[in-house]
Amino acid sequence: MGFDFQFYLLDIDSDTDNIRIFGFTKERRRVILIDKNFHPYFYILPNSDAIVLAENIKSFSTIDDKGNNVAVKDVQIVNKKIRDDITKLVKVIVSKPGDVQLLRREIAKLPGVNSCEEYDIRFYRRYLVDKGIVPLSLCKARGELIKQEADVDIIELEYLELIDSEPISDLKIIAFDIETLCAKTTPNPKQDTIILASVYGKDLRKVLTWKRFGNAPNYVQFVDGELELLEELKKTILQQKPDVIVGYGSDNFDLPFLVERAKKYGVSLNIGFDGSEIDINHRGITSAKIKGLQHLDISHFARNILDLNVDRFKLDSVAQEILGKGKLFKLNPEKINEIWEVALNEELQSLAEYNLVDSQLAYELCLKLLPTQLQLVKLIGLPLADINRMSYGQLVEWFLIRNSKTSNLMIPKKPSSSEIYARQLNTYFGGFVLEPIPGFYQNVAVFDFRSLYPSIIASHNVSPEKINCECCKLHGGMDAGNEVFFCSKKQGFIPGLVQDVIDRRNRISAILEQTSPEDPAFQELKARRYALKTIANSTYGYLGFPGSRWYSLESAKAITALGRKYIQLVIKEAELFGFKSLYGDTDSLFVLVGDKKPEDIKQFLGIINSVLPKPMELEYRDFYPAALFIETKSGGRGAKKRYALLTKNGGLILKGVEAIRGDWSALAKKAQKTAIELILKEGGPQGAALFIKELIEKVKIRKVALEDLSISVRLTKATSAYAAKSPHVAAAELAEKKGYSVKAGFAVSYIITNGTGKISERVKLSEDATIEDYDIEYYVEHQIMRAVYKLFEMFNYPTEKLKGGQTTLGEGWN
DNA sequence: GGCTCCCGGGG
DNA sequence: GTGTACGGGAGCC
Repeated sequence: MGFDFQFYLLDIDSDTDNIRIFGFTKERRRVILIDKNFHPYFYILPNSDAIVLAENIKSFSTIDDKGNNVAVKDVQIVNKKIRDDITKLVKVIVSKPGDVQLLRREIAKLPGVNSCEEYDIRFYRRYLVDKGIVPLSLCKARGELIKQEADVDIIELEYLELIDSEPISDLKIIAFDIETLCAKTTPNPKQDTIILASVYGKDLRKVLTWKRFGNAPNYVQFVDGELELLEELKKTILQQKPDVIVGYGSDNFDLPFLVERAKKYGVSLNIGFDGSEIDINHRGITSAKIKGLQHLDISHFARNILDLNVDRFKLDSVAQEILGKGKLFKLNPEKINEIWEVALNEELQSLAEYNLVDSQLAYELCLKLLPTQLQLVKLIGLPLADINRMSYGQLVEWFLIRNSKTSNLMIPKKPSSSEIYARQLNTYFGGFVLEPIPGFYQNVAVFDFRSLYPSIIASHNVSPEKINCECCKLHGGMDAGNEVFFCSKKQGFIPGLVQDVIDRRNRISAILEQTSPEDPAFQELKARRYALKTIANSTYGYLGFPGSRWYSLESAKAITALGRKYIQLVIKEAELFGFKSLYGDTDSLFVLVGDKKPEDIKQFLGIINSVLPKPMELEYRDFYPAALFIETKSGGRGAKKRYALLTKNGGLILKGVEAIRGDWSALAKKAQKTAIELILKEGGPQGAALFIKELIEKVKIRKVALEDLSISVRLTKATSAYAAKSPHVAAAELAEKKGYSVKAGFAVSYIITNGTGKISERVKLSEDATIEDYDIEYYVEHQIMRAVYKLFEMFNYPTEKLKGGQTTLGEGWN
């Protein structure tokens, strides 16, 4: 007879036979729970009598490639919903997770078998779904203590139940980072050495290093060599007993590197709960697991889920974007070697600090992102480390899998690679775009649909199993065009879930409106809303994603078709109401306000929303005093997704304008941005023209900052691999001659110098250039003018005048 | 144009 | 191991 206890599940896996749960009690005692009563299974869809087939399968056994007998453990007849039909299935229960693939392949050959189902669900995930357990949420359990160790109780589980679905947020987190020496190429653990390692936590700052230097800060701990560094790092982690270990790029770099170096010295990095080694998984996505706790490589979540305005997902830029601060300083890999060799006190000191700050950034990123990740854990029910590495599609997929249990729905299989390939050939239309007439406009209102695609899914019952149902054939379902309709009698699986997510999100929004940002609940509520939004907004994409289990081309097509229908309806109604439509894209419409009053706008929304099916809703997004729609490069037409807006409080919104990105000099970017801003604020080109004229004057008399002239480009390959010698390649060759290790990814910064001949023959590295070097004509013509001429052409302003006014055109312009 | 190959992050 | 990422950009023909 066991004892009752409560605990939080942190990690879960299976050994060859059983599920193992790693967690901690309310008193923070670590526990390992072994569940011997949960067996792997899959389903057989019969094409004849299920009872006869079940009897047949029950006695089935085969021999594996090691000569062992592998038998079916038990069978059951169960009813499950396949698409929309209750179907009799044979549930085949087997002894070990490893038996599933062999038995399903062999049983598939038996007569009377139509297909095998649900054999492609990882065992520990199956367990969580079937038991309804949510990681990090309080569970009650009963079990028998089978072994008590200093750090952990090992319990054989008899009973398990979730009692609170709110994940615990009080987790012990430590971040870590290593620095290594490296020869010319990327660091290689076979030859390169770890010289520093840092850990950072709530009350923890430590840098381990094996070259002594004076005036070391108190967080520095000297060790005798790399071996001792590894041992000390291991000791620190074991002492700290973290729930979460976080790094940046640690799946691919830090942990594999540590493991490889430890192997060289014969050191065992057995820091798992159960004394197991770090497990570097090279199948699929490389991930490093530390058994019993959660290793997070926060770069995955930054890349996959967060919508960040960065061009590369480096720790520095991601931290800058999320935390508003970056690395301590920019450090070339070559410099690390140099610092280590020369070994000046001051430089070693700053290297140690650099190393600590990297850990600190990973730690703070984790703290900042954890509330959202925990809400996704709650919603989807998979371990934190899994959620951290998932893409949108996987989040939706597992949200659906978790919820298929309550609907007794059979989980569709993952498509085969040939199926994925076939699906990829299908293309379909996306959102509707109303092209803008290029030009300057004043008093612009923007309407947009609140969650257009999720609200279409919910309102039109868009679900694969509800397409062209028998029950609505005569009396009409929800028409989606293309001879497709969706059932109007019974809510589908996906619309039901999406409607629920929308409702919950709306409720949280309402609460948030009443909550002050200083309220401790505020961030928590925002995280909840963000998690719900992420799932809702990804569902449309998931239905059209070729790798999806619930792939439905017809559903995806219907969603965009309905989206086009509704935005076009809004455009038509807006015109009827007396608005002039300027620009629309998928779910938004820009209109001229004209003589319309706020109450007219309200009335218009009322008219539209009274005809929209719930939960579809058009909202008044914002008002802009001025807007500029920019011409396409070829001219004549308004470019899609390229415009500038002036906000009520004088702010500037730039969308798709080329100078805000790409390989332009800061000079050109500033010129374009300021010109746009002046045009928007003044309603005409005069001020902007004056500004550009003055800027060009400054360029001509060399009164500009050298760094504004630098053009930075990142190499995509070695210089020798480029066929054409473009300026950045020429610049990279100069860097190579200076002894830089120039390879793919190298960022080269150069200016264009005086002289004649090709541009590529006139490059100079920014670091070698002086203010006398740059070519005035190039920076005026190819940087400033190229960035701004379209803006002036829109007003028929003679662009020649900007450069000194040697023109007779454009009388009246000054 | 397609099709294939390679890369990301890390030092 | 209830398996074999993924999406985009550049190079190649």
